[in-house]
Amino acid sequence: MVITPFMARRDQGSARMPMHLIISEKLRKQIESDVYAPGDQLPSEFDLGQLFNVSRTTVRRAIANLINQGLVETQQGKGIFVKEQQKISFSLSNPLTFFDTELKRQGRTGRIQTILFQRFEAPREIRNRLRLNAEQIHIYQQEKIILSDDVAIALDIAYFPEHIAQALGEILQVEFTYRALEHHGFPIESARVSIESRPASYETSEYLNVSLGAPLLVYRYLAWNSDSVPLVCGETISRADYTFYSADLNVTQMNI
Amino acid sequence: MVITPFMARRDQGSARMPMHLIISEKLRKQIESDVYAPGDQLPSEFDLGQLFNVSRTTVRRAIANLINQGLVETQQGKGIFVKEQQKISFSLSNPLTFFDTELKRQGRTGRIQTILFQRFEAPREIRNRLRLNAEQIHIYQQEKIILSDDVAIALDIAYFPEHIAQALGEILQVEFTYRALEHHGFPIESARVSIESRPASYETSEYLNVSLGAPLLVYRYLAWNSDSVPLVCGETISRADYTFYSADLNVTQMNI
DNA sequence: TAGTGGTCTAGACCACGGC
DNA sequence: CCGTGGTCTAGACCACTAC
Repeated sequence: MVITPFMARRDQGSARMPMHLIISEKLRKQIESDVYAPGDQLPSEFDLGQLFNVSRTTVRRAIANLINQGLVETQQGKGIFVKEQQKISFSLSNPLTFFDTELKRQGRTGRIQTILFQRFEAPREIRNRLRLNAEQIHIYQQEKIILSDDVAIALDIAYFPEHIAQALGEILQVEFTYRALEHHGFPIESARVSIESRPASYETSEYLNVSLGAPLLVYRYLAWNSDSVPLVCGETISRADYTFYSADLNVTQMNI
Repeated sequence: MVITPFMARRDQGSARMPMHLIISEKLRKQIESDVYAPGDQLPSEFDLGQLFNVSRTTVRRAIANLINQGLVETQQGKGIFVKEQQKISFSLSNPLTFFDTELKRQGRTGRIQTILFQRFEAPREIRNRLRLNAEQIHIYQQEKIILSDDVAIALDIAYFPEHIAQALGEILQVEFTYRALEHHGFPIESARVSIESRPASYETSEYLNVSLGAPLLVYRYLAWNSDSVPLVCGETISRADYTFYSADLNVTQMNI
């Protein structure tokens, strides 16, 4: 039987429903009720077109809906597959997250891969965040990819005052940021952090191997030592389909 | 001059770049360099097709890229417009977020609109989270929309043990959850929370008026009183283009 | 009525994976 | 080689907005 938009209207209140949505919703329900389990292959675009009596363009629109919802992924030449869902948790309660420790605790390997480490003139915004004085005109920027079980799950962009980057040197190339600071003479006393979500830009989507616009978690940080001297600021941009952050809050402590 | 995929290849290393990406990247750069300011209207799909010498389908694909990146929004019959960017912050340091207080502090109005309040048999997962005993078989579920300046920015789904929901009654219909508990005999002592990001499902996208797959922030919570009795659990699902969470961390305090 | 975006078709060619 | 998804075209009709 052919499903018409009119029939869909009966299903979903008075709003008219386009075919691509009818199809993606039908497939979504089948995925969520395990008709298609994680890892399973969906029928090909051609077969789905036959099944729902629509053109391939419309099928592709429906599949795009599912990709945007993070439910399936496509592999050229192979097919459409239901995604596995399992997120890695990072704790805010530590209070500073040692990414590698958390990964190991959850039975995964952790590794970083530096893709950029350069000295350059600090732009105004970074100068303010790191409270640089008039003589400190240069900073070091480091960009690194964080891999868990050899999958790129996050991209970290960090900015260090010149004297700190020079003191740590090579260590930053292989160590996670907080751990490198803690263990080499720059203990962290406090930090101001925020968490937001941003859709992947083209550049980020290439690094993390996700589709354009896929949800990413952004953990922004600014860390100080006990003399309130800023040690580092930056952001960790992680794949939202692989990561989340958790915390224990307590009313008796007024600051986290 | 016509832009060919080959020219794009020169621009972007050796990777071949499809026209829809070339177009969306070009527009993205123009948006980010304020050629098109927030609120501005982009050329129509027809004009963009002429401009880049491609079919309307390809233009639409490029626009879809920009929508997925949260950069523009479309209005049927009117045009394509650059989105305004300004996020509302919610603090984790309070340690419990009073949404209305935070909104007011940032010069916005806050209001809730209950869309569901029902008693029903607790499913296993909720039973475990709220640590219900054998006699407590029913719970109350509340779903409400949080509006800021009359825009729906979040959807909150909360589960209360029966005695608490009955004690609070009507208050929950108009008050924010934490505030209702605090001010009516159920002070919160601690909470376990997590933050993740999920793409909008069809249902959620309708409530929050976002496109299918748009990034959402999910704040999951479980709160206890001083006797470690669970008072409420649930999740606040907010539009990632409107909201973020922040916190101050301190090393001397071992728990947040 | 004219112009805009939203949906959909039928068909073409390409790139990749596996046989 | 065939089957898969990726890109792109030219054109149709509809729904909404503004004048």
